[in-house]
Amino acid sequence: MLDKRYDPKKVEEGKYEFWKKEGYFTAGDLSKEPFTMVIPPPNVTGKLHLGHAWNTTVQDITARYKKLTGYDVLWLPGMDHAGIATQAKVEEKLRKEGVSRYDLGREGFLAKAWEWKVEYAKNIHEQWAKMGLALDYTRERFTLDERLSNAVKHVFKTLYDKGLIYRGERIINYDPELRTALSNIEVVYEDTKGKFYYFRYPIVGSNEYLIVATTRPETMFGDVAVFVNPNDKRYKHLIGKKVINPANEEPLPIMGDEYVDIEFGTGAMKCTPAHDPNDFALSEKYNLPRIKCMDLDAKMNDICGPFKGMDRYECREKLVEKITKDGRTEKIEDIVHPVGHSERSGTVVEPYLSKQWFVRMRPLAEQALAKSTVNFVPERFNHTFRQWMENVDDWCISRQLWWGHRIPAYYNKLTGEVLVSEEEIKDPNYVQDEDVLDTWFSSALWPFATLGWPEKTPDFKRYFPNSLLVTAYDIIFFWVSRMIFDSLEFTGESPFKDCLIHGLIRDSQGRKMSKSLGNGIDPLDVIDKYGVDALRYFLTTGSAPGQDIRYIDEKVAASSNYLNKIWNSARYVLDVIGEDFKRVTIDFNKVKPVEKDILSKLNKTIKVVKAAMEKYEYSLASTHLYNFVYDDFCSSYLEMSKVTLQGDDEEYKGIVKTILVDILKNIIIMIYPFAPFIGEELYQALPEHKKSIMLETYPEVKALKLSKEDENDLENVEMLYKMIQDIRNYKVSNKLAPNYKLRFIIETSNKLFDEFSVYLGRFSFAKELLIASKASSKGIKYVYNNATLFIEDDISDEEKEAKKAKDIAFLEAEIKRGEMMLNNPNFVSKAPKEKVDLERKKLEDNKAKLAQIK
RNA sequence: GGGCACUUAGCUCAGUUGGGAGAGCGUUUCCUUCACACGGAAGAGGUCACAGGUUCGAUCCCUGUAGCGCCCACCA
Repeated sequence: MLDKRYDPKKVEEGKYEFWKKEGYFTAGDLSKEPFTMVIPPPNVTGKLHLGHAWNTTVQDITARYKKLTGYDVLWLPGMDHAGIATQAKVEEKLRKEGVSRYDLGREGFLAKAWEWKVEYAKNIHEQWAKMGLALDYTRERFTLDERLSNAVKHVFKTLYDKGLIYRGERIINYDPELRTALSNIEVVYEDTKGKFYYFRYPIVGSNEYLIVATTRPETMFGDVAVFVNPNDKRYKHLIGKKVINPANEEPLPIMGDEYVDIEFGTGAMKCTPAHDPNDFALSEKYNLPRIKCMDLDAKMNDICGPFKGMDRYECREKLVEKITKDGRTEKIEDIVHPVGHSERSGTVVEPYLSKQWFVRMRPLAEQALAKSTVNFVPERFNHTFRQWMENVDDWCISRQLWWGHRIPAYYNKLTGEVLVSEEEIKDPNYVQDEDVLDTWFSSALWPFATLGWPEKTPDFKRYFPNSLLVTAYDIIFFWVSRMIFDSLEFTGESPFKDCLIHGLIRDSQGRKMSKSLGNGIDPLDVIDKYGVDALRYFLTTGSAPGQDIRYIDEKVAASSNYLNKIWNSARYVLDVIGEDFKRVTIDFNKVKPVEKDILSKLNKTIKVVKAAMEKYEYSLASTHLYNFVYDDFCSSYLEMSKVTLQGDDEEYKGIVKTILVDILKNIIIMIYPFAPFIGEELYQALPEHKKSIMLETYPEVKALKLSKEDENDLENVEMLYKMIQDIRNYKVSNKLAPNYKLRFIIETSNKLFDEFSVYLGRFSFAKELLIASKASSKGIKYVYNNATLFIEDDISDEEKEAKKAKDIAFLEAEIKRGEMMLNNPNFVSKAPKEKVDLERKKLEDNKAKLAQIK
């Protein structure tokens, strides 16, 4: 006997260990078709949040569903070393201990980082277990594994040899706090309050000034020219002359280029090639020098005179003071403008001239655009992907960090010759590049490198390309697109068939969850409160694909209540069938109408649920199942079945019991991918079961051929339910207790009512229930298709008239609607025949009903 | 500047081949009857943002408008 209340903690106990121990998560059944997913590897930086919970639940539902529908499912787990993020965390920890990474040196620091990794990997494993994820741990990978490392080197070398990786001096985004270069997408632009400084640049050989505006005065030490638009009548004559840089009194040429926007600022722009990408482009065009005025820690360098050694912001302040004192400040405006911040450290990114490694994106992007067969779900994200690919810049992949894949490039100390090699070069004349690769360089190989590529391993041959990748939309640029172009370049195939995109999880007010707001929710707290199944159900239902969701505590509670409903319906069914349950054969054509009805509804439910599951429409699938569980099963059929079970038809009881168990089993299996713990628990409680629900097969849609009589029976069952509802409604609206005994008369020639009267008797608490082929009664009248119900009580004429008027009005409106449609020749000729027939029947029925009422 | 979503019951949201709109929570009335009071029964509550168009028929398709949000983009 099950407990009265579903207790998640008790239900969850031991199940994950059981599944794991039995090897149910391990792929390799060669008799089946493979279905592969790789987990988006979480960063080994900390705890998993609700976003991870959502992402992994979607995958777990898929894995469990696919397994039950006959696939050899491989869901490969792993984690990401997350170069910048992890290094920043480890450094922060060291800082608290009063140590810097430079104190430890590269080797020492890496040892600390690995310690960190081991600790956090343990956390992550525990959380995966809590979530119940069906991961194949025998194939777990880490992005910094040696195997992955070999793939990384191979890719680097190959791209280098093809000229698709190059080393060059360009303006990159520099994070002065973490002291590393960043790629373009690691820069987040935020509208930031700043100032627009207008300075007077004295024109050489004249008493006039040229007013130049800038937001970053500290970069003036790196200025090499002032540009104006040659079409600008105000300044045209100045081109070729010189101005004095108010920061350092150096002369600067005034040059003309149409790049300059006449309308913006003063129409005169300072040019700082070493600190601005656009200015860098101008320097290429006009062969201008590139002067750096900052060091790698964003402090002013040697050329800045008295400002040397100052932080960039301190310098800005002091320099403005100086220029103002010199009488060369025209004005200072407050402005709000987009400023790039480091995604990881939050620091303002400094565009900085630096020698870095880049991936030449154009050829890879074009190939990806031409050959990708990835099917995005929802489809619109394909557009997002393509658009980014069409506009992508070269990818800066070198990072001045230690935690990561070291760049396999070696420099000859004497000649400076560059050697890129997969094998370590031990020649003392060569030194390896100090930098490591962007984390995403290795994550991009995840779908195939985890399977053993570049070796042609059995796993690679069998499980690649992957079937599905599940991720949030914010990661399309970082990861999805890069997997696609690398996969096409190196395997010749798209990395996965489908790419399911979900949204982000927000707090109850729709705000992003963040540390600074303190509005983050720990999945473990939710699990503790409501159970993991309730959390999983909440995360994957009630939302549309690709949309964000809000975390709402009450909704998780509601999910838990739903699971409790299933639990209790199971409790009832198991109780009622008894210990000695014996299955009997069910012949659909021989069961009573209410059984026919529920079996037919179950079949329809399996059909729509399955169709939705196949399309990864988990929210829709759960809705269909929910409606079946609540309305069709619990509220309707379960109650009906009590009539038989409490009666004395022993033979038919056996049929009803078998049907109840079958329905229950189907419900359990369909809810199981969403709620695997309660699914397994209830499954184990069934009278007939395998060792685990994981060995079950998903319900099949039966080919029920409904005869005309069957259809008729189903229609009559609907009427029965409606009649019960009408009677209950009558009682409530007349303030009668539900068990108040009334007298009912049903006028009908419908033979089924001999059977239905039993049900009606039970649910209406009839004082007396008469079935007659012809009745005359003064009771209140409810008209159905081939029956009329009279409820007799001390019913006033007023009441009866009111009800009659209401019914007549309703029917007349319906008839009018039907007639309008059917009198429209276009409707009759153009609408589908079934629809027209349906409307005809409705109209006839309504007319008959109206005649009955009047 | 370009792109993408969203606007449906008081609140949070579903609604997939266009054919009288649903759920959860809240709310009203009633019910501790033998699965479940973390429950049950019966209700109330919606010109599906607005304006056009296509169609026999539009919450759904098309165009435009408004509001809100996200992503991308070098305006110093």
